[in-house]
Amino acid sequence: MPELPEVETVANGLSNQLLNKTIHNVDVHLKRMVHGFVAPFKKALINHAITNITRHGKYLFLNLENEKTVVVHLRMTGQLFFAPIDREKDKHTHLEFYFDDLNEKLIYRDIRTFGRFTLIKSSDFDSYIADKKLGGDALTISKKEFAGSLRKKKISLKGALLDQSVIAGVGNIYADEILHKEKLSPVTSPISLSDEQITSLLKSVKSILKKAVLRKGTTFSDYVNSYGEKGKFQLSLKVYNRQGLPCKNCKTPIVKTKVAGRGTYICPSCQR
DNA sequence: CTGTTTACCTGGGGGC
DNA sequence: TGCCCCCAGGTAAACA
Repeated sequence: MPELPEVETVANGLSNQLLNKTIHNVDVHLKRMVHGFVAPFKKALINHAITNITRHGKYLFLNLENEKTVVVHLRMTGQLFFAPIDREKDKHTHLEFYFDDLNEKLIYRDIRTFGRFTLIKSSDFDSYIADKKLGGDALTISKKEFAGSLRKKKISLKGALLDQSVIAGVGNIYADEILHKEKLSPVTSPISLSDEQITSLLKSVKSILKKAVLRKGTTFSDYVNSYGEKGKFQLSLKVYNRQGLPCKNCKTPIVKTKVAGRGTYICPSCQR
């Protein structure tokens, strides 16, 4: 499932191939993947170049020369990757983008169709982030902002890490990995954390996400980067999806529970 | 206002 | 073989 490292990997791949390339056509096979009307969406894209590509949390921003920005969210099963121009679309291929001076097309494929493409004015970036109630990006958020919003939450620590208004970019897989590294129970109350614990927690958030970016993300079923390749961080996971297997610290079998409505993996010995 | 639950979707897996 | 049910989890909307 795409979280910050997966979206970052896609953004890097797209940047490598699309900067200053002009879109010459867009096929929208499934209209509801596009927020709002398709006609103005296509009109804003066609014959315009992509000037830069950025990311905030799990959102991807394709900025165009005409002061418009395409916001992409991959949600659960979205895939954005390059393929040969003559590749035939399958039933999960919902958008296709064609570019001048590029011998491949960009495909958006999404089995569960939760993803979304939204057109905004580039100048509305800040208000878009505010509307979505996104906190600071997990790789760059300050200790002060993180601690401030975390301590307001009267929910479980895992729930707070998953709350995009507290910190943007952490999802279910990395939340479990972060809590395991910090030896914290997912049901810890955020209010009970000491200043030192929050400092250490944020350090782990950033170090685990950065490590996952270096491994080009985590693939369980659907995630691929812009080259259609799977990630490699699943090989480095310490708890997620490892129920019954020995904890890599203490050999205690990993247990699967439910916290904040999500499947949650913990070492019952390390994470008290 | 905050926090909780449900809906959105499809495919895969278990039970029978 | 196939049907039924449940589960996966990011976000938005409905609800308490």
